[in-house]
Formats: sequence, C-alpha cells, structure tokens
Amino acid sequence: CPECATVLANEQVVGGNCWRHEDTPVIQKELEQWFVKTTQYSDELLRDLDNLEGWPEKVRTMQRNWIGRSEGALLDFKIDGPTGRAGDKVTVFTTRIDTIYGATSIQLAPEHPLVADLVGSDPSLLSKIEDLIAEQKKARDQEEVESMEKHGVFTGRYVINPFSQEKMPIWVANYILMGYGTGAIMSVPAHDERDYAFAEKYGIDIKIVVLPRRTSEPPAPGEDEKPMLPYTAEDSMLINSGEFNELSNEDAMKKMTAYAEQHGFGKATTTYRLKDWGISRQRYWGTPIPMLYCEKDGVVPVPESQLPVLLPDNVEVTLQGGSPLGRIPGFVNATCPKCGGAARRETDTMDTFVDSSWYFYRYTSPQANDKPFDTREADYWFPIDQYIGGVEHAILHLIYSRFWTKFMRDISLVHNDEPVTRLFTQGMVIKDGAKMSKNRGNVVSPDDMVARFGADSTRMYALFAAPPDRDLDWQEAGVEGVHRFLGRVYRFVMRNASAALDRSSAQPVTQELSPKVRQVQRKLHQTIKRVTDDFQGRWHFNTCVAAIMEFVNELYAAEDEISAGRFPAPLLADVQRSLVLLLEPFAPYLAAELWETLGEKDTLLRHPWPKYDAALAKEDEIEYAVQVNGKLKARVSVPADSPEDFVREQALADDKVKAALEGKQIAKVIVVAGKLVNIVVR
RNA sequence: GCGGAAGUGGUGGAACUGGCAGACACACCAUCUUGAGGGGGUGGCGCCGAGAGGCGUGGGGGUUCAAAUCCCCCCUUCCGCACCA
Repeated sequence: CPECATVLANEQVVGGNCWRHEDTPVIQKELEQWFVKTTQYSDELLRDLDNLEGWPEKVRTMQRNWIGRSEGALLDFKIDGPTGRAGDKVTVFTTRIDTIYGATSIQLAPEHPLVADLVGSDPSLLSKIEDLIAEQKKARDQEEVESMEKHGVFTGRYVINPFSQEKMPIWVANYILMGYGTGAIMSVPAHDERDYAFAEKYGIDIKIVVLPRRTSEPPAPGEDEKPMLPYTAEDSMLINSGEFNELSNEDAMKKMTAYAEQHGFGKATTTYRLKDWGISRQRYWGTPIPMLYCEKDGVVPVPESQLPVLLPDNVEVTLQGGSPLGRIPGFVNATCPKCGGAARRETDTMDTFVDSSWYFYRYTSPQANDKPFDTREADYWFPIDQYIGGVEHAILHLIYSRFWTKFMRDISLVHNDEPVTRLFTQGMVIKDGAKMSKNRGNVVSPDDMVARFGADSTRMYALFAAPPDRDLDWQEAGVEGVHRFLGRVYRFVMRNASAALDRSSAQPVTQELSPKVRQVQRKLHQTIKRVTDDFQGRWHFNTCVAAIMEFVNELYAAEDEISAGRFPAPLLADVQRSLVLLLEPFAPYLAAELWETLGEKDTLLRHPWPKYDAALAKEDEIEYAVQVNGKLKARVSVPADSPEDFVREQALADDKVKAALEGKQIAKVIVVAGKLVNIVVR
C-alpha cells in the first residue's frame, strides 16, 4: 500500500485497495518476505467450520469461499518439438478430467515460465505477450477484470493430449491467472463457458464429449442429441472419449484419474485459494521478526535467551519505503549466535494481525514474564464463549486467529481446536446508504447528539433503533422520542420517590390491590421477564427498551391511583426500584441518579437484577380471539385457566360469532390454549 | 456467475416454536394545558369503504383449520467472493 508504505497480505487487499485506505490501490512489487504457512491448515480450517454452529452462517460461508478448496487433477501434457529451461511438459490443473477428450488447446498465463521458452526466438510474439501482461495488470488495478475481453496469442507450438494422443495448440491468454492452479489449463470449449467464448473467437475446434443424459436412460424421443453449448453440467454421459465412452461423468473422473496415475502423467489433487500469510511489514510499530542474517550461516533465528527483540526509541518515520528500522545501525547490527561473527538483523516487523491472532490468550495470564501465557490458565478459560466483532473481519482476524489457535495446539501451548465458540457479528452503521467511514466523509459523530440529548438518550436511541446484528441506517429523527421517554421516567420518579424514602416500604404488601394497581404489578413482572429474556437470549435490546416503555406507559395510566392514595407505598417503592434496575444497562447515568433519589445507598451496578415472579405476572383473564374459518370475528374474555370446553362454549355464545355461523354447519372447533378459537364451518 | 442476508404502514422496527399482523417509537392529526410558540398530558393513526364489510407482510402458486413465519417458482435490494480452470 503506497499510503502505508508497507506490504499487505492477500486478505488485506479489499477490491484491489488497501484495507486501511479504501481508496488507495495497492501496487505489486517483488520483495523477499516472511510467510506463515497458513496453507498447512487449509483443510482443517475448512472442515472445522462445520462444527462452528455458534457462528453466523455468513461468516462460515465467507471463510469457505476464501479457503476455496477444489478437487481435481494435475495432468502433464508433453510438448511437441524443442524445449528449454522450463522443461518438456506443461502441467495443468482441472476439475473436469472427464472432458479431456474435448480439450482442443492448452492456455497458458502470460507470466507462465514456459512462455519464454516457447516464444524465445519470435520477438513479435514476445511483445504481444507483454501486452497481455500489461493488460491484465491494468484491469486488476482498475477493477475491470470481469469486463476485460478475453483474447490471446497462438504460440505456433503444440502439446500431445496424453489420452487421445492428439496434437493441441498452445495459446497464451489474458484470462489465465498465474496465481491459481498451475497457471495453465486445458481448454474444453464444448464444456466451459470461457473456453467456448475463446474458441468461437479464434476458430478453435469444439468437440462435444459429454451428453446431458445418463448412461442407462435411452434418449427421449424428440430430444436433441446435441446439448446446448457450452454444456457444463455434470449430470452426464461421455462420448467421443475412447475407452471411457458411455461412462457417467463421476465414474469417468475416477477412472481417468486412475489411468493418468498408472501411466505416470497425472494425479488427483486438491487446490486451495488460500495462500500463505505474508507477515512482513515495513513499519516501525510492530513486533520485530526475530531473525538474523549471517554471511556465513545464512538465516539464523534469534536464540530464545535473547527474546524478546525490543524496538529502538527515537526512530524517524519517513514513509520512504522499507522499514524505518533499517536506518538504525544499533538495531540492524547484531552478532550471529552460531559463529559469533557480524550479522544483520531483520528490520521488517510483523503484521498487526499476528498480535491480534492470540492477544486474548494473554488475558488469561497477564503477569507471565517468561512466556506468552500459562497453558493451564488458557485451558481454564478457552475457548472463548462469546466473541463480538464486525463482519469485516470474517476473512481477516477471524481466519488468522483460528489458524493461530490450531498452530499453538500443535506445539502444545493450548488444547482447544478453535478460539471462539460463539461469534456475534454486529451490524454496521450506515449513513445515506453507505458504510460510515472517514474516507467517505459521511461520519456522523455521536458527540453532537450527546451534547444535545445526553449520553443516555444517545446510547438508548442507538439500542432502540435496531437489533445489534442488523445494519443501522443512522438518522437523527427518533432520538427525541427516547429523550422524551427518559424525561417521563425522570418526572415519574421525582413525583413518587417519597414513597420509597420511608424505610418501612421494605414491608410486604398485605392490602388488597385495586385492579389498576394489580395491573401495574402484573405488568412489572411481565416486563422483568421480557427484558431479561431478550437481553440474555437474543440480544434484542430494541425490544427490551420497548418493553420498558410499555411499562412506563402503564405507570402513567395508574398515576391517578397514586394521587388517590390507592397505591400501597411499599409496592410503589418496589416498582420504582425495579424500573431503575431495568433501565440501568440502557441509561446508566439517569439510573444512577434515580437510584440515589430513591434513597438507595448501595452501588447500583452491584445490586442484583430484579426477580421475575411468575405468580404475580399471571393474567387473571385471558382474551381469546375467535375466528370463523380463520377470519377474526370476535374476542371473548375468560378467566385464566378456563378449561377448553368452557372457552369453546363462550366463543360459540358470542353474538358476533353466532351471526357469522348462521346457516353454516360447524365442522370443527380448534382451541389454541391461551390464544384463539378457530371455528371451521362448511 | 457462485454464496450469504434481507424485503412488513409515510419512517425505524415488533410479531421468539405456524395461532389476533403492525408492539414500541418517529412523523402526522385532534384535543387539553386562559392566546401564539415551546414543553407537557390525553386520544387517533395499514389501505379501500359513508357503513356493513373487504383487502393487506416484494410477486405468483402450494401445504394447513390457521402462513409474515413452512415448501416451489420469480422479482428487487444490500453484502461477500470471483476470468478459480
């Protein structure tokens, strides 16, 4: 990244740009760098995703795609005619070995090493290939890869198809990537879209070798024998494929791979999109890579007794490229631990993602001075029960830290296979349809809102606006509502706190409650349950807030009971304490203030969460919806726990229901306990 | 192209295992607070319709006594990956 003046890993390039500078295109340079062999764990990283049931499907899928496993075969094609330094054959990777009899050319990436051999003597060809390379680079830089027109150059040379022994022309094409597979493909125009387009353009042979039907099934009468081209489905049968004719394509893949292995020109293989992790960074701030370069002994690791390598102070950061550490002789000059001679210290530092891959393990033993962390402590705490972060780390931090855990397990530092059991990805804050970012200039600081409405209102509004796993389109409208609500709470407590100040209010309520007061009590316990459940289980803080609002509305509706003296002081005190406790996670400042106002002396934070009492939450009467053929006709109230027969009776006795039933015959009556009655009529 | 998520009033969003669609808010309307504005209180507010009633969760089919929710097809939006051979 030119802006960071440092190297980036594959994962840190987002759409051709730097992950930290989203409008700065990365440039490519050849450099010698340190890599961590993440690919060693490709298979395990992929396989274990199936067990991460506490992770969002989206993240698991993104990781699967990123690892990009694909099974296929490597096949050698002998080059016809003189060869050079790159050898006498071309190895291609294919997932469709069954179509090899339909391969009518070989396509090489422009950077393929063989290209130089093949075109060495033809300068006009060479310049055309350089054009292809330049074109690929430009398309990548400008993110126009998909719209780039496919074209290529015939090298004038041929290979021999190891199955059919036919001669196949070798082309160099701009759509072949050196970075995937072997940088060379066998082109099967009849059964691959890109190959088809390419062959059409250059008049390369198109040979159909699979048909869209199964071996056992005869061709349906009137069915077209020839498939629509290109025919890429795999539910098919082989033709024009020598001894493999009439095999289903699964069988053909197995048999042809075995054949290639027996004859020594191919083998089954699995490729991955995941690359090793380049961790060298040309930054001052970073963990030094503890390696030395000795002229005599080569690359020598810094001995454990000399770890950690500490960064020097007073470094000038110039952004000139290369590590700033390289200009500090005191840091660079070292002694070779093997021969005692002069050695040069590695001046690149590690990617920050190295540190973030295991920082949480350090939390388990922050005092450990002679090791990263204590394994026993890590065993006690790990894996992490619940991890929270943005989905933007799905293929960065979250894949690196999984890798790091597996590596540490293999060197016996930890005993867990995965770092995190449950992952929660919170949504992004969107403004005007775009992710908020400094580069876009659409960042809305919460400070203005805090200044106008206070931190409590701002926080609570953010929680109320949407559940936290969803993206939130930030808009100012709405915060007033939350602010008003907190005002309502404040005024209610200010008016009624005196009830709580009388210490005798700790006494249980003995007197008979008026219906309105009983309703408040009931609503209180229903609210405690709703808030507790939504808070613990689903993390739906918006519905928690809504529930508390409903409760406060209920309190306002009962204020006349208070002024009429029909609201027992102990209950009123309990109601207010519970309200403040419920509010505390959402509006901590106001809650603390009200807690004091209620005369409480202990710290609000340490006070136990209010208890839900099922008996007090219970409704005395339940309203049933009465439907006729699924359409709502009436509502009837019955005492809670009424037997089904009674509910049915009451429903059928309702006037509106009777009217709806007139002249109809009742076929069935369904009673859903506590909910509704559905009368099915003919 | 592949994969993921989502589509519910004017708006943000509720409806948790199929059971009263629209909780709670915003906006809007009415009303009270001696006038206006502000603040506060109370009430109204899916659509069509005078009403009875009908319609209604992106569209179309299906399963069911009952569908926002389950199944099939299609459309749209957002996100991720991608000449992946």
